[in-house]
Amino acid sequence: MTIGDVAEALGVSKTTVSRAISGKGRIGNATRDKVLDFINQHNYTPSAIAKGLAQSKTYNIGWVIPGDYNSANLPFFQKCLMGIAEMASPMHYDILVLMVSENDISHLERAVTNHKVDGVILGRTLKNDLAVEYLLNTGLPFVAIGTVDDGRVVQIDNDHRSACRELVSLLMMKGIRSMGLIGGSCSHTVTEYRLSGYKDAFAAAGLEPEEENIFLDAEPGFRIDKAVEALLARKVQCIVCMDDSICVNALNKLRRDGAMIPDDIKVASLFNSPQLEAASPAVTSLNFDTATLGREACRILMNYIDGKEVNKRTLLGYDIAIKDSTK
Amino acid sequence: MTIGDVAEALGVSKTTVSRAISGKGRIGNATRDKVLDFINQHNYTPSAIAKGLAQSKTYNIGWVIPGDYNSANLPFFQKCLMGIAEMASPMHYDILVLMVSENDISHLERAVTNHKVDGVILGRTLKNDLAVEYLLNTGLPFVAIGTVDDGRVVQIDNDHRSACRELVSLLMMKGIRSMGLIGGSCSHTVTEYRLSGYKDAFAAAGLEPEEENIFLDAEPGFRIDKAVEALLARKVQCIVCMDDSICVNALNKLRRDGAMIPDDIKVASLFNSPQLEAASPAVTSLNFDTATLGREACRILMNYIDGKEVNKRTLLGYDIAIKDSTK
DNA sequence: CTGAAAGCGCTTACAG
DNA sequence: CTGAAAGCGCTTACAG
Repeated sequence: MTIGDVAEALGVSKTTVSRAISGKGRIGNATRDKVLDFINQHNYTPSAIAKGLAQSKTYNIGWVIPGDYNSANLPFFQKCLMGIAEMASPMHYDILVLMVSENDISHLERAVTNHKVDGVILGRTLKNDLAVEYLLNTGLPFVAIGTVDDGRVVQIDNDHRSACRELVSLLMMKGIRSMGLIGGSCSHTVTEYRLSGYKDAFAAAGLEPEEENIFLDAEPGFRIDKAVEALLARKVQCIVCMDDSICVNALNKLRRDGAMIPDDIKVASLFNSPQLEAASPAVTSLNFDTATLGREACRILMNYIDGKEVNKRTLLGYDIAIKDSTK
Repeated sequence: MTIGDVAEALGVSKTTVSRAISGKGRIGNATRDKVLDFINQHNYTPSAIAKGLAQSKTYNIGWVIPGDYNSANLPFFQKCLMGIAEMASPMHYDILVLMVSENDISHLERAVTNHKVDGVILGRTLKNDLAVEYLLNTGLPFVAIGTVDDGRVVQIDNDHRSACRELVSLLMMKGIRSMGLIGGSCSHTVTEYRLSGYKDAFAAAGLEPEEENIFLDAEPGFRIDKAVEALLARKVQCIVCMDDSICVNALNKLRRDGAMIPDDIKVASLFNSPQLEAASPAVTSLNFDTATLGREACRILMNYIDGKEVNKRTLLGYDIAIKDSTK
């Protein structure tokens, strides 16, 4: 059934039917109700695609995430997506998943050039981000989840730097001085901000972090194991992991090596996850409300698409959950 | 730039440009090359949405997953999605994520009635599945990942029943007789098949499983903890968990209770995940190739959409990884 | 308050 | 081998 069928059945014009549905333009109450009743009874729903063509809109937003299994599988992206969906659905937007890698954004490019999305949300940001660069060129509305050192990009992030500084400072107040840090890829901007926060805390205490205690680009598996071994050998009092995935990895390794937490060594994570809470002992970590992050990112994008003025930069909070792993 | 601009610039008709791009219809080689060269140089890309309207197609497929965080976050869905994307991309299809719950499929309904998808892949199947019922009524092509007791639905699944039977039989050959089983929601069809496999193994050994050792509908957290406690009290030799999420939960609980694996009690999982492999000790589990499952589901859907004949039922294999947790 | 008509950017019989 | 024209199912100035 098309809008034409409805118009014909009711003896009105397509224009009128369109107005009744969209609520735009002047239309008599009686006429509107007649149309609305009819389409409800015959449960007619307009074709989003035809509507899209007429309005040059798609009612889709692109959700860009890393396409490698280790990253895509992070709870972070799932939870973020749920927040986005929660915001997008009532606005009648759907979500197109676009998987990219650090050096291949063809999937994103195709969706954009084929006019399949009205806007894009970037799930994370990189140091030299092809996606950011590309989207900036197209002029398509997009918001980056993460921090980008470019005033032109609309971005939203949790305040990772302050959060890390605060957690590390807290650990220091417990008397911890030698603190290992295991972090992810240096090409991710968040890695940089977390590292800065860690250093900020040392600076605030008038101390200098030891470079030998810092392990970055620590991929899951072998490299994390090596980092843990090294830190164990250096007899650090605590290991701080940049995210939950690294932390789970480190916990497994510590367990295999027979290190007892928190007696032999303490552990903390700069990102939360249900798993870390359920671990035994539960792991001290920074907590971020990822669903809200997604929701807000989406809200901003919707406004952006609608041509409203949006804040270039939004910074969301955090809190710290002290658990037994740092007792 | 539109197809009209290209036509004008080249002094040919829109028809000709369309044919050069689509490869359909007769067209001279010289003309085709001229058009193709031009659009490459000016990197013109046709609007998928206009194309869609003309062809009554969207080049989108719907990917239906549970919308609650615990389920959506399962590595299974992520990996499946990666397989789907791998197959869909080269066919120029994009993926629309549709989150539903057991009693609310409105998101799916909207995408379908608004004509935003050409077909749908169901990420899992339930006992009385609203989505299956709904899609059957619409007549839209869809394939269910999972097992549905309805000859009309195109479905694909791993052979969970045989796999479970084989793993349990293997454990029995190691002399294990008292075997706990902790499983997920009874509304999921896979729970039923796994249970059947477990019972098959007992039957094959001429034994009867003890009902007191079977805990179903064990949600993460409290209920799994309770099940583990009960099984510990019953002094079973082994706990079999229906999936990786349950297993991680159970491992945490066992650890908290000071039970040593495999000496005090053995543990096995009916679904694999990297975490279970990295655990210490590594956990014996059934291994399924989830990416292939997604890829094949997508391949079938593409054929279905194209009007080709497709198998109603596809059954994929599995293998068994014996690790230290059952030594 | 309502409608005829043009337009969104493609595809595809049909005719030549 | 190529093109004019109708059509996909909507929206939206413009006119009344």
